Amino acid sequence: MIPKPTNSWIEIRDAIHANILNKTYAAGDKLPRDQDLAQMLGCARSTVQRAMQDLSDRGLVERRRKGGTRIPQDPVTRATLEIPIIRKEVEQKGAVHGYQLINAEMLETPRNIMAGFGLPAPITALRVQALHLADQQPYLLEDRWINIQTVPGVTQIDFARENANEWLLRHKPYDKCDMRFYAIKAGKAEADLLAANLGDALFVIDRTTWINQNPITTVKTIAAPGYQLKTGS
Amino acid sequence: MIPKPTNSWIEIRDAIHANILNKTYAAGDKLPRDQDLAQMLGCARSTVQRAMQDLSDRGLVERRRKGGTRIPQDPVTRATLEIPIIRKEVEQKGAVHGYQLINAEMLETPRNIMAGFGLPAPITALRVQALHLADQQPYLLEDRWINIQTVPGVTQIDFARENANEWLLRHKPYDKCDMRFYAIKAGKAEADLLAANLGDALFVIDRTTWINQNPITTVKTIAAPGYQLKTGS
DNA sequence: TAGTGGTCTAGACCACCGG
DNA sequence: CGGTGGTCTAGACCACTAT
Repeated sequence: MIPKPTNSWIEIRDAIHANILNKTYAAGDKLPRDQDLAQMLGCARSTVQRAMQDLSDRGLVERRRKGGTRIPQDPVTRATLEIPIIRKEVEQKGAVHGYQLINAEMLETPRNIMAGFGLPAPITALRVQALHLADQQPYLLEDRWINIQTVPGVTQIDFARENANEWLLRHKPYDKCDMRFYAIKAGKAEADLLAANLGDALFVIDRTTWINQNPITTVKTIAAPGYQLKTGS
Repeated sequence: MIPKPTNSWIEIRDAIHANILNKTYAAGDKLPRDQDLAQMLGCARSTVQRAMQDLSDRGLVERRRKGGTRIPQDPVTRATLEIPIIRKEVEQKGAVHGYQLINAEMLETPRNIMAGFGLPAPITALRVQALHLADQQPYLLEDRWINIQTVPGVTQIDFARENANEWLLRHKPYDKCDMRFYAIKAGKAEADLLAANLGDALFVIDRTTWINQNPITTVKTIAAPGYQLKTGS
């Protein structure tokens, strides 16, 4: 009688992972079929499948029907970023969140916004500029364009009182989100609003969200000097 | 809801997702038990489980034993970044990758590197500084510290010929990786090496990798002006 | 076309945790 | 304690794709 070890998919995953780390399975190698691995490890095939799903999600193995499971030649580092509501981010640092509306008006979308939205011609959209504070200090500058065709009710909202970041996330869920990260030099406007010096290097996040292929909003968030974005794992 | 003819977990997931998007299930709401959902949708419980696993991974629902499945009050945006080998990144842009070693020497770790490695006292480590090129133009500046206790063989490598980024990823797999992203002003050294102007805003990625709790390497990569990091989804 | 991973099912038991 | 999600199993069929 074979002693039955506890076979959780995590143990199976770690066993396979260990064999990758110690080069038993090296880059380019093909692993045994799931069925054979299951027999070797004394578990069901679906347990191997569950373990492989995790390894595959992390980019540690590549799986193909008929092609089998292989160790990729060039490992890709995958990092998951969790970007909370700005108020929560501030509060998590133990600070008090504040919010100031700078400007809100209807405007024709300039070319770069049209491009982000994937529009062929300009439309009239709601532009909302606002400042987020942490303990009274400038924290994040938000320059947002909202598509009033996708979010018709938005024109009734008083963004002097309601935080646009939060209102949209709560009332307008999205099913697609593009993000990009880069650095800019602080111009006069950013320097004034963020209490930074002219020419300071600022961290920027551009984000565009969509629902059913329709653009909802595109926002450029410029962080005050010293801001760092970190991975959760 | 009438039982559907084909029940893939993706359809089940999308059905539930649709109910979240159209507010049938709103923030704070509790969803039916998996078993009930399975009966309502005419599939097995494990199919609902698979769908929920995906929704949970994306942060669209929160699941707790006994507590049931709920829609989180404050949605968190999750983004997955895929960071390939630098050479591949350059080649994917259709450019030719180049590499130049700037400096490699054994040094005592300064305080900030000790902190990144979680070391109480300084150690002697290998510092490698190198420049990556795209079509002969400066692309990325790499300032790396390698723990020679974790990677003993590394002292034999000629990093004038071997690219440190690639050599480590190929020969020293890791099981933990911390990353942070921020912006800096180009000093004289960075400006010279990256063909940037003094004071330009530069995008920086700090990365530290570990194996079995032992630090392998910590690297600061400074990108040339104009660099943007984008999400895959 | 045949081999391999992906999925679905039904049932059972376990682990966590709210009441 | 009991209810709920998490997992494991065994078997079947499907979908993709390498050969």
